[in-house]
Amino acid sequence: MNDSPQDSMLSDAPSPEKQRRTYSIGELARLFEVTPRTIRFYEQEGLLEPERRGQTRIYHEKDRVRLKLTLRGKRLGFSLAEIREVIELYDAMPDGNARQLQRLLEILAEKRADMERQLEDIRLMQRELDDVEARCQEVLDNLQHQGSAK
Amino acid sequence: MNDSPQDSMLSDAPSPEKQRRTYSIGELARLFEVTPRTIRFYEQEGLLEPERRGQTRIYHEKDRVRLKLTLRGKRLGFSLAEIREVIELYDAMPDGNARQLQRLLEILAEKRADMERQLEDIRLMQRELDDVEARCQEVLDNLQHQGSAK
DNA sequence: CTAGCACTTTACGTAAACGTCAACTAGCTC
DNA sequence: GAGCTAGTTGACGTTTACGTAAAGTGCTAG
Repeated sequence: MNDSPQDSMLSDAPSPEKQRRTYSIGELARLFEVTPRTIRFYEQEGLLEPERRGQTRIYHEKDRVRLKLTLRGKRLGFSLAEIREVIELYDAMPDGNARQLQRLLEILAEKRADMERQLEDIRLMQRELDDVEARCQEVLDNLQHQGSAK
Repeated sequence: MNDSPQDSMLSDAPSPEKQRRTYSIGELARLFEVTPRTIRFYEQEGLLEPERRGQTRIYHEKDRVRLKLTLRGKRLGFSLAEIREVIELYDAMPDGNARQLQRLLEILAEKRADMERQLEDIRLMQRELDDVEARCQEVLDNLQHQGSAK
């Protein structure tokens, strides 16, 4: 149940003529198993900036990657606001002044620390699960013995 | 910034006279850096069942451990309802029938799968962070060179 | 031409997880 | 016994992340 479309990096690859594929809002929604409503909401929150052909939105690879990162960030417990901050700073990178870049590095360090904490939490939680499962099996085994002994 | 008080397992240790320490709601709140309101809310949601001395709540080790697990679960993105379900089933374990135990094992397997997915997400996110940081440093270095070359 | 579908905006609704405030009570302590 | 501190209940407010319903636009097939 991971993200289906795989590739990485917020940036556009340097290859001259990449897949110039575009997506409608419905396609994108199906791809990531979210509703169109969700995608529009993310745009409203500044996480996506799709092209407009007249009235309708047109999504490119960049938008798809952003959406993927957004959803992953969400699964990791980041708020949309946090995710937006990173994306905004990243977008401002090429002409970003040193102060902004420094800020971005700070945020990245924070996120990194979050990840470490989560890893530790997961390890601890896995141990709890091991323990509970062991006790559970134990009780089940006892029930088995009783059933067959009687 | 992990949980301060360390020990594990939902169960009471078999040692006859453990630390019979109790906590007021305020103490517990400070220990875990949450508000009393939060603790009362968790009780209302069936996650804690402190003793009552007249009007006031008295928390034992069991409650502290539950609170710790609850907070850890939260950090991992579980809802209070999910956490409660596990706790309830766990509490019903000793006299639990086989069906309930089976159900608990199922839930544990689910949680385990969640953990695996999260680990994968974290690995991917860490790679993204590595990449963004690298690009960031690159740009910073270029700024340095320009500054010194000019 | 119109029916149907995908898309659009606007606006109000909702669930989870608390925060905040008001109005108590109970135990010190000076 | 007045004041302080910590605890209590109850009720309403708030934020986040969407869901849902209403009313309209635009294209395509029959």
